[in-house]
Formats: sequence, structure tokens, C-alpha cells
Amino acid sequence: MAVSARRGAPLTLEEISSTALRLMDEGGVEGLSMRKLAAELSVNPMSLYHHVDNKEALIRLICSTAAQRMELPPDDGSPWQDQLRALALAYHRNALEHPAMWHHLHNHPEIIADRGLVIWQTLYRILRLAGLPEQELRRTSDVLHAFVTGFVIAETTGHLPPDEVERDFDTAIKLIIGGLAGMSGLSG
Amino acid sequence: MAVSARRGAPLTLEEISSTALRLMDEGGVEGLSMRKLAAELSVNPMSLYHHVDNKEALIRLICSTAAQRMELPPDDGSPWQDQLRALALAYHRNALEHPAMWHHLHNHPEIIADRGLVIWQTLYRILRLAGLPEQELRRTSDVLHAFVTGFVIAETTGHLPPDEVERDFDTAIKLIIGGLAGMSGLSG
DNA sequence: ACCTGAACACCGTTCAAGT
DNA sequence: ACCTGAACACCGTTCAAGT
Repeated sequence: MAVSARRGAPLTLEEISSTALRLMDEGGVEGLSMRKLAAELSVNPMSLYHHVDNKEALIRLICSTAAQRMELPPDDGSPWQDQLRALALAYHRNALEHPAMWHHLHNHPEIIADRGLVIWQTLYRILRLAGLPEQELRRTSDVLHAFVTGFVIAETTGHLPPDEVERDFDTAIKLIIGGLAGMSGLSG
Repeated sequence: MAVSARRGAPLTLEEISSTALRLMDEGGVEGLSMRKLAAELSVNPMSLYHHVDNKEALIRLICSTAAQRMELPPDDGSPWQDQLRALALAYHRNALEHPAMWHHLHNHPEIIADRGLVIWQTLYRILRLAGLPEQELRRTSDVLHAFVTGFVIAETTGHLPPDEVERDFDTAIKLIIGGLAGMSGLSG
């Protein structure tokens, strides 16, 4: 009662970031404020700063942990076209769960810039399968990632007709696969 | 002196939106606040509300006028591949001038949802040239727009290596053109 | 080590009042 | 018609103080 007035257990980083993510899911980026988050945790707003540098760092934390936890398709030996589609579907599903987080991720790509992350490793693996030369991997993966997040944002902002999104998704994938297939004979 | 204390001429909507755009260009969306904008115009913050409903409406105004003023490639009879590239370049150049505006536009696509706008008409024209069936125009233009804005955001957020953006742009265009070429024989 | 209250410098916006 | 000042309900964050 002396240390933490209204709470039994002490605050944890996990608890902070998971409720923060929930607030973002519910009300967008503007739905998350340090003060609301503190209220949700029955804690003084300033207590949060003992676990997190500032709001930006908190959002960065949310985004990078969520990106790391994303379920990605394993290499099951199926054709690269199918694996690419499965990867895009993974993006797609995650974005529907956490639209606001993806918006932020899209506007702050440096958060997942690390090429060691599973998302990039998975994409690299698939592009190699598709026959892309090694020196084109960075470039092509960047372009594809930008394309797919662009699509997924359009989708979650309600831009696309809701009853058409599945076919729009098919068109997007078909475009990408067709484009990649035509890139086998790249000169550089 | 009685009516407008520190200004000679009365406030105009044009004046408001152009300085607001400049503030966004200089400092991002967070660089634009109603109070800073008013200070920039040497006017009371509340005067703005006489010309604009609220901040959101102001940004919407900025975006839609800028989108309408965008310089788009005319139909010069050149192959659709060249015209598509020219259109993408127009997006690209505009985005470098007004990155914050494009971020907002990308996150609020409803602002340019109207298919009568020149951007859409231009894209439709090029896709028709490429041999796309009429019932695929809406879908394909949506996907391409999402792709290109996605790429352009990645570019303006500094995600792509600065000395590689040109070749990345080429890869993006090549992917799209290749994908479109493979879509001529669509069943539906 | 962890939490807190008061305070600072900001926001967007409403509303009643001025000319 | 156009502009204003005071006020309200919010922000993120610092800092000194508490246990």
C-alpha cells in the first residue's frame, strides 16, 4: 500500500506494452496516450517513464515485438509462388489484427530495418527460390515489402470495397508473381 | 486596426492552406498545429475556425487540392510502359516535395477516392492502353496505387539506401510492368 | 528500485463577446 | 462577416520528493 497505492503487483514492461497494443488496436495511434495507458493500468502516468524512455520508444517496442512474434510460413518445399502467397497472407492477417501498429511500422520502417529478422529472412529465402540473383535480394525485398504494406494499409483504412478485398488481394499477388517471374533474366 | 489587430488584409482560405502545407513540408504532420499556423499568419488561433471546420478538414483540404494540382503525363501516344513510368515518376516527384502530405493521403485514401479525379483517369487510360479489360480497371488501379504509394512512403521515410533509390524505383516499375503484361489474358 | 504530485509547455476546440 | 480572449479538457515530459 505504501509503494504502489492502487495496485498489488509491480508494473512490468510486458504488461505495459501489451495493454498499449490493445489501446492502439481499439482506438488507433491517437487512442494511445501515456495518460490513458496509465489509467488503464491503475497507475500514475509518470510511473511508465520508469520502464520506458518515452512514448515513441514504447510504440517502437510494441511494433518490433509484434513483428518478431508474427507467424511466418515455414519452408515446406512448395513452389515459391505458393510460399510468397502464404507470406503475403501472414502480413495481411497480422495487419487486420493490428492495423494501427502496421500504420506506424509503415511510416517508421527503421524499426524493422534489421535484415536478420525472420520476416526478411523468410522473404529472402522465397526470392532465392524464385531464382533471383543474390545482389538483387535487398532491392527486391524492399520493393515487395513496400508494395505489400502499401496494399495492406489501403485495405485496413477501408479504401478497398469490403466485398472485393479477397479478389483485390489475388490481383496484387498475381501482379507480383508475374513481375518476379519476368525478372529471372536480370542483368543488374 | 480595429478588426484585424496585427494584419492588413483579411485571412483567405488559400493563404491558410498554402502556409499549412509549408508547415507540413517543413516539420511533418506533427509540425502543423492550429496554433503554430495562426502564429505564422499573425492571427489569433480561433480565427482559423472561421474558414475551416477543424484541423482534420484543413489537412483534407490541403491533400485534395495538392492532388488535383499534380502534374500528370498527357497521352502522347507513347507505349503504355513509358506512360506508366511517367505517371509513377510524377507520384514520386510530388512525394519528395510533400512527404508528410503523402503520408496522410496514404493513411486516409478516402480523400482521393473520387474516380473522376485526374490521377485515376490517367491511370485508367494507361491500363486500358495496356489491354486490361474494363471490369479489372477499378481493382488493378487500386492495387497499383497502393503499391506505388507504399513504395514512395518507404522512400521518403528514408527506408531505402539513398544512393539506391533510382535503381529501386526501376525495379519497382519493372515488377509492375512485368506483372501487368502477364495479366492480359485474365479470366475475371 | 519503484512510484508519485505538482508543474511546464504545449495541444484542439467551444463559446460569448467584440467591431 | 470576421476576428478575439478566456476557458476547458486534454497532451508528453521534467523534476524533486516520497517509500
